[in-house]
Amino acid sequence: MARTAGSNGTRTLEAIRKAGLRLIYRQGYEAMSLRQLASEVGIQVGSLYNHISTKQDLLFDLIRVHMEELIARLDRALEGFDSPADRLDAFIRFHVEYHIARKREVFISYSELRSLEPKNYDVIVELRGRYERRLIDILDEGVAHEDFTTADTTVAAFGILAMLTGVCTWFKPGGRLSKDEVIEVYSGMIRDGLVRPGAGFTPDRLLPRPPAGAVPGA
Amino acid sequence: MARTAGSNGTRTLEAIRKAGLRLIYRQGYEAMSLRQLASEVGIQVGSLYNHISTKQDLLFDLIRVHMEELIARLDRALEGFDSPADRLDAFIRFHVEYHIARKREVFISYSELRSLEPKNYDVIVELRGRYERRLIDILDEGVAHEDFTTADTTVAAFGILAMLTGVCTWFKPGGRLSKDEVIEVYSGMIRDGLVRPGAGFTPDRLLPRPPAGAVPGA
Amino acid sequence: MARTAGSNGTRTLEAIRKAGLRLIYRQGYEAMSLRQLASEVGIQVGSLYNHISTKQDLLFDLIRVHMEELIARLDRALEGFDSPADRLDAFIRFHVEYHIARKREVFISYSELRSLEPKNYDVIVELRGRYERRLIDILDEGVAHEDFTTADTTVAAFGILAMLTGVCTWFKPGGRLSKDEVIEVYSGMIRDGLVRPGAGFTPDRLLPRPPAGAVPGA
Amino acid sequence: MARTAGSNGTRTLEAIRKAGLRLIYRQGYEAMSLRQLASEVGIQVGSLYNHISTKQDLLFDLIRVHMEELIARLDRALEGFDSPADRLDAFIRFHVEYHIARKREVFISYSELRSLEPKNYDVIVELRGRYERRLIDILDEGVAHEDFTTADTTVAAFGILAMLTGVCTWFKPGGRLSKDEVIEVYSGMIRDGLVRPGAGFTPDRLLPRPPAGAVPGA
DNA sequence: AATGAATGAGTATTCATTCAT
DNA sequence: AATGAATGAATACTCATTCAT
Repeated sequence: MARTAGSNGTRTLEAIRKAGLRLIYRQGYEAMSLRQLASEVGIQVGSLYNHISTKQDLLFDLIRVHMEELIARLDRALEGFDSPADRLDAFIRFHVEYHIARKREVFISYSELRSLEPKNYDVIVELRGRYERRLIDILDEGVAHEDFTTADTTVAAFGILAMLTGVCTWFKPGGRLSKDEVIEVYSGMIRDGLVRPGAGFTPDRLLPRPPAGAVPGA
Repeated sequence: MARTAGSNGTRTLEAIRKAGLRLIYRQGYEAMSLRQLASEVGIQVGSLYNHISTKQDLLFDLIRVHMEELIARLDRALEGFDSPADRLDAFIRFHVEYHIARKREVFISYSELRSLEPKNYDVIVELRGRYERRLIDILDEGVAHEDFTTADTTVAAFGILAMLTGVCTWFKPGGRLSKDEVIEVYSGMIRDGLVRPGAGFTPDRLLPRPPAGAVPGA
Repeated sequence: MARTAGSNGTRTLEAIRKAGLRLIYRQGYEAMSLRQLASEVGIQVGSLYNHISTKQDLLFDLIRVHMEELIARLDRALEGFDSPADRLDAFIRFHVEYHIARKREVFISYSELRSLEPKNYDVIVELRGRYERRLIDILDEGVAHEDFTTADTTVAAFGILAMLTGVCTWFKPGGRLSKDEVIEVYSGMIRDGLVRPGAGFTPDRLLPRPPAGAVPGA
Repeated sequence: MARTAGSNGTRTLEAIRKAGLRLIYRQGYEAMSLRQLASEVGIQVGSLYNHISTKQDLLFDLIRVHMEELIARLDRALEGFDSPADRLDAFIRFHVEYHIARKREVFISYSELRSLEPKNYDVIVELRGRYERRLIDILDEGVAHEDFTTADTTVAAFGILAMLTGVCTWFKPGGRLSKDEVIEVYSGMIRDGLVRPGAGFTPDRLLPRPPAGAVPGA
């Protein structure tokens, strides 16, 4: 007899994915044991294998599904915004909101990359590249329209992504700043930088250099 | 009596730390076995314990020494710079250079925080806070002098740190961009943002919002 | 659902307990390795942990079950005997027979007390006290009835227990004396002592004392 | 230069023996590590081997020296007592006093017999037999003189030894009974038994038997 | 006589995975 | 779909002993 959706089996798998996500987030993939996972789900360790094929596959699945959804939802979030500036703003808002809402998926997608077997690693890195590409394209377009200015859109994109992604390591809902305020701070920085127009740096000044010995081996 | 400096013992410990750093960086703390470590060093597993007390202690020691040196060298790197703008620039340069030069120490200091036992974790987080404080202070000073403008210096500092630290995950010496060029791109972004003066965003516009359903649970 | 009684699991546990008892008796708890235990049982070392939780727990379980059975069976053995003299005799007979029949459990219950973790140690000592109490009560009753005479029933009880328990260290079935003969010798000694009535000691003589230096530090 | 007696070396060996005795008494031979021993003595583990040849040898030495001294002192303690009754009394007093004064040596001499290698084991068992022989001889003499009455002097001797030796497991100086009171209780029991003359047992009665099932396998 | 470093075999315990029931 | 038991390899760590210094 065919199982109806929401059958025990489907529900158990969902419970495994959920508990697995939580445990990997909290302890790391290597440090999570399947015994622990099974006990969180409330089944015996052998029963896990009715739902997953290996521990590695569970990790891969969690990350892959997350990456695919990330991309799909980004595309939806960018719909209807045409100018590079608006698209950048939409990207920033989406990225931050998504990374706050799904902080665990996001975190393990970064931190457990090295726990992926080479074949799986490659798949995820390709997906990540696709996501990054969306931002780089926005920046390239902006530079082409002379809306943005940067010496290197790829490096700039990496910088923006790192900055925004960092949010999910420290943001606490109900904390000092609301989500929207955080987005506002970051949007402002990315758009206009820190320096008040007219103040601060002279455009062509030499960059200050650290004294000898500050940086090891430098 | 005391062994001469550079005795076998000292050299062995150094070899253990070096190999440990490499292995933890490559595979993660949990995934590195002491068998592996010993074999890399060229001694028996039991001999490790003449030099370290536990695996956890090796990790803690690697991170702690790194954090202390990071702070000490930052202070040296900031010496002689007085204006907030110069100090920010010096910070950016130092941070990037140090994070490129010591990418492995840096990486494990972030990624293996969760592998630290609570007591050790607290020590490192306190040190990290001290380092972050240096940057927040610079931003606060800059805002006080009306050189910088941001709604929240702490959030801005976290953003800057995340952006700069990201460098060590992708920078390859001899790659498309030199270290100095990367620093230049990041300094530019942090100072002036991406948007060309006059172009782009209207100051008071409403931020664009993603369509319903783009962000899960939002 | 539940495995049938006598399933593989139950049988394996029994085999573990039996082999564990034999090995601890022969070599001591510390000297018995789980490798050895597993190999005696005919399973892999890891499989032990499907049946016991730790090595310590196996020891504790063996001793605790023994002590509980010892007490329960003593109570059955004393049933129907009312006079202190008969009860003492019944105690002696029971103790010797049980200690011969279960010499291994008895031995490890004494010799491995110090291998028990404090919490487990306390449990066993409490049980042991309950058993000793049975004998002290008999002696107290006997003294109250003026059947027995001793300056201290607790010390006398300890003396009797030590004497009887010693049997299991040297008694060999099929040896020079039968079990019943041993019981007869000990019953006689405990009842009437060694000295022939009329012979030997004068009641009020001074006890002889060892010459100075015989006992160290005395 | 020849070492004077009481040189550092001799003193260190004494410290090792003393600490070893204490540790083996407290934890057992198997459970005592040479690292622990060295640390108690205040030297490095390697240095132990300037004084002892192996861990086993330390144990053997502690037990052997104790046994030899036990016998020598017993002989001194029996000097001057001629009648079996006086010799028995002198034996009891000596044994109890010595076992209280040297409880640690006594204890490990029993409990660590099984940790001795066969060759060493044989030596100690031979010495023990020599000590036991002293008591058996006293009893035999007493029976020959018709001062004592027992069905088996060897079994009686084992019983007496077990009873007296038990003292060192529970006697605490300063406790409820003084050493002399304990000796008095035991001497009384061994001489005259528990039963008041005239009371209690009828000489020829059948011994009571436990109900079926009280003793396992009996 | 003492040290510090090494060895190699050992410890209890945990692991992911398999499989008959 | 779940269980309980098994496997075999791995884990961090400890051990008694050796030895050049």
